[in-house]
Amino acid sequence: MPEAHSLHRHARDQRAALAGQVLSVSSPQGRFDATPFDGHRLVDVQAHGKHLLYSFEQAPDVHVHLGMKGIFLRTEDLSLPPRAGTRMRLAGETTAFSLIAPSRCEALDAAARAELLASLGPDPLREGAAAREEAARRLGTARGAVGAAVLDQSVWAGIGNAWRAELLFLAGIDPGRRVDEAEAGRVWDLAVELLPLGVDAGQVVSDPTAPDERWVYKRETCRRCGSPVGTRTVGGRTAYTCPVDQR
DNA sequence: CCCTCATGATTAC
DNA sequence: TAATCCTGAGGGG
Repeated sequence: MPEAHSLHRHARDQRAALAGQVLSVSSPQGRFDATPFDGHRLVDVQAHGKHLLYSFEQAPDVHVHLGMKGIFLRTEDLSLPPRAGTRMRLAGETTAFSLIAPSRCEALDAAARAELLASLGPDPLREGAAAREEAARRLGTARGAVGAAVLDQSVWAGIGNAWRAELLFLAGIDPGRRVDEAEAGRVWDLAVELLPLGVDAGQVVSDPTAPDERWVYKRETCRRCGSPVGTRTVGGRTAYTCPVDQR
């Protein structure tokens, strides 16, 4: 489930399990050069939108992006051999994480790190309410459909297709139209409220009283009014909308 | 067993 | 807009 809440949760888990420790870093698959990091101390793991950045002592950063297919497997049994397709394995004193099928896993020097961060818009899980004005300006002035703009990581960092569907539903906004800055600010407020719940729950939470439910995402009918949920492509992804509750 | 699709993003056309 | 990456889940046969 690689939207922002998942990446922030991975960062939190891995920081708790590994930060401050000297790690054994390897690439059983062989497609990642682990030698600059093996035997180095992990200083921190941070999520920026959907990107993970690992900082090490005396080494560059590691940049991981899960794409749509990437997963982490966790084990407390350090003697367990990692599966052959593991791109990167991070092993600490008691815990190891195996990274499978990421879209990116690479060393990042300081300049590349700065370039990556500069390319990202505000992240509701990092800047939160403090970035409301900037977030509203970016989304409210974006050209084209709001449903495409909100997935653009240079506008807001971290929103994916599931959050798009649920946040725009809750805001009563059809993804195919534009929004002004006032509406954009209200969508940001919803993101700032709900994404942290998603970090804790490990899934998209769009109704705190029913964390396993969705309003429209991948549903046949609207959970609020029962209307048939419409699907169409917006911004290159399937958008799920209620024709009654979103205008 | 085979096929399709997916919570993503880049690249090429 | 389409192909690509090339895993995993789910459905049909």
